[in-house]
Amino acid sequence: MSLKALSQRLGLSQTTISRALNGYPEVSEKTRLRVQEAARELNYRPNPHAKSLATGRTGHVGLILPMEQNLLAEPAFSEFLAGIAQYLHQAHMDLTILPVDYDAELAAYEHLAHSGRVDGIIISSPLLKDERVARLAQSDFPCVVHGRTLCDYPYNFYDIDNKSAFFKATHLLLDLGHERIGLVNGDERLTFALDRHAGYEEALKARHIPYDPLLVHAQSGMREESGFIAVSQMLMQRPRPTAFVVTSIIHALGALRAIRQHGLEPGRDVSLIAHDDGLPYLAADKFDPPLTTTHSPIRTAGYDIAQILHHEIEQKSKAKTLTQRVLEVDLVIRGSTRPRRQ
Amino acid sequence: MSLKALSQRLGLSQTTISRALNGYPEVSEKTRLRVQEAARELNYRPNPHAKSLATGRTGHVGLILPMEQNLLAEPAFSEFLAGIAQYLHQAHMDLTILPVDYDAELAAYEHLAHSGRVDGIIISSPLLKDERVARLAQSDFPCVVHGRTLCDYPYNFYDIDNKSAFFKATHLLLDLGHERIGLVNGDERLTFALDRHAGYEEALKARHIPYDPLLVHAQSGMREESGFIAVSQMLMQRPRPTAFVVTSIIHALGALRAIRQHGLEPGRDVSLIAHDDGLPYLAADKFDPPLTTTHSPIRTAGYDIAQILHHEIEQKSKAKTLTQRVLEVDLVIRGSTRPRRQ
DNA sequence: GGGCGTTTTTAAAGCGCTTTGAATTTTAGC
DNA sequence: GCTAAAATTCAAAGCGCTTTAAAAACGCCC
Repeated sequence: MSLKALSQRLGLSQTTISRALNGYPEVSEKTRLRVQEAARELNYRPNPHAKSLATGRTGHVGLILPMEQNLLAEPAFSEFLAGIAQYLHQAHMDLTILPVDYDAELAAYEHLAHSGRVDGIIISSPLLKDERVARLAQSDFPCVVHGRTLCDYPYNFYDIDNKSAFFKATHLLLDLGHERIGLVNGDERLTFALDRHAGYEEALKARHIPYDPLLVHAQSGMREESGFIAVSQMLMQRPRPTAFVVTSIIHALGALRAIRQHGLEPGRDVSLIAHDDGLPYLAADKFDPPLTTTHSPIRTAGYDIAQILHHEIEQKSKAKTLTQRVLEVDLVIRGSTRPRRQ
Repeated sequence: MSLKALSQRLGLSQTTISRALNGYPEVSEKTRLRVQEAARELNYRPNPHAKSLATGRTGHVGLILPMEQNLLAEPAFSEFLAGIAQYLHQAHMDLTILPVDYDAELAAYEHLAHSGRVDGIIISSPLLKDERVARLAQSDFPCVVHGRTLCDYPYNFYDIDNKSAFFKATHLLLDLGHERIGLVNGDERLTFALDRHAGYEEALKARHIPYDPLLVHAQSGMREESGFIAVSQMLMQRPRPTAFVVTSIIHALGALRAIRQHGLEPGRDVSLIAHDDGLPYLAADKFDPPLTTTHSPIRTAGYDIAQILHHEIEQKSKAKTLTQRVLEVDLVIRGSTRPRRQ
């Protein structure tokens, strides 16, 4: 059932049908109803390619997936995806995953934008100085970055305040009397990890506690085992660290395992704070002991970013807006943090 | 840079350019080279919508994502996705996530297929009697199901032998002398869970061990806490179960926590087998104790399914093939299973 | 060098929609 | 009842590609 067929059946021009269905005002209400009725009846669905060809719009949002990074293996990433999907669903759009080679020539990224496969792009996990982001974000193609880069040109981003989060976490531990505090961080080529590191370091500095590089492990890959190894190693030091800040709930699992394996009791002997992205299958409050966390549901981030991008797309032709949002992160205090035992 | 522009610049017809670029034989090698050269030079990229409109093909594969099911929150699902993306990447195709309402009218599903947004569809986590699958799979639209349904029409599917896997697991525990074996299963409205249940039950039957419904918990949602609760409850029974088979590595986390909280030592006092989808961030062999598992990397499933679908798409016009594959699952024996203590 | 079969190239007709600019009908004003 | 303005409707062009059917160029032979 094509427009043409429908128009013939109704004895109207294609123009009128098209307008009636797309809500243009220059169609009488009577005709519009008649057309809508018939369209439903005959199960007419406009061909999306024809539509795209004519309008240049696709109704698809693209998410760049650098294959080498294996982002989909990051548990938090699919929560992020879920948030995006959730928004797009209600906006009647689709999500297109664009697997690319991380170091494909820059032209490939630019082409991605202007190929018309998608109306807008979400960039996730940018590197510190991400030339790809630079190019894409500077072009006038709708584009939102999850996280930030170290670049100074204006671009749309959405990030949580990682620095402040880890500052707060470290600060809490210091308040509880801990002085040797281990940091189990993520891949420090990524901005979020650097920010967390900075927050940690700044909190120490504020209390004039010397920064000890031996107390910092930066792992790439969010694995239980990474947490286990990092914490195990640090627990072998003397004086022993009495508290840890770890970068994910998955790391926290490993951390707990390490702590127990050392014959220590988490909470009582060793305090622990984890960043919690809100993974539904690993609830921090259900841990034993319940975990103190810096908490920021990454699903919400996905949802919000999709929304921002959607607006950006709608605005495309109009005045260029700039959306830069940094979310404050909650510190949720539970049983895994206690005063240092003397 | 459009075909037209390119053709004018080269003094050739659009037809020739198109053919040269798409590898048709009716173009002299000399011309082809000249055209390819120019195309590269001028950075010509065919407009995908125009192409789709003309050919009816998109180079996109669709993955139906029933929103209510919240599949993306399942840790194994994103591994599955990763496998799909991996294959599609090297086949130069894109993955389009199609968020739908689970109980959208059937027409919506059919439309999805014939709308032309995608060349083929992957259906994941089908229900037992999934009318959607029935319709989609019966139509001649390229389509592969991950898992099976209880329907008797022919359709393409790819599944692991869940029944045999859980049969083996249970069998091993029986061999080790365990008789009261708990089963922590997934959502039994889904086929994979039913199959696992059947395997468990059959193994018991083969040994004439009576089936006790109190030893079976079927949870929807793959959560650490589900595993914890199920195992905790069962451990309160007397006589106490001495072994568990659980449906995921996430459940295993909860199971371990429950076992320890009961003052028991996993492996020594209580044996445990988990199904392992191969989540990279939770490696079964790194558990304490290392977990005995039924192991089948779900990423591979995604990869294979994408490949099957790809072939299906290529074959579309030709003879209809039917691909039905059921993968055998390995039983990997590690430290969490030991002979029952008297 | 004309004729014939190949090889190579081309013009033009779609694919199914949107949108411009013109034509038609309706309404309102006097 | 007539006219100008407003409200509707329409025909046709265009989006950028593929593909069919026809034309042109080429190579070979006698």
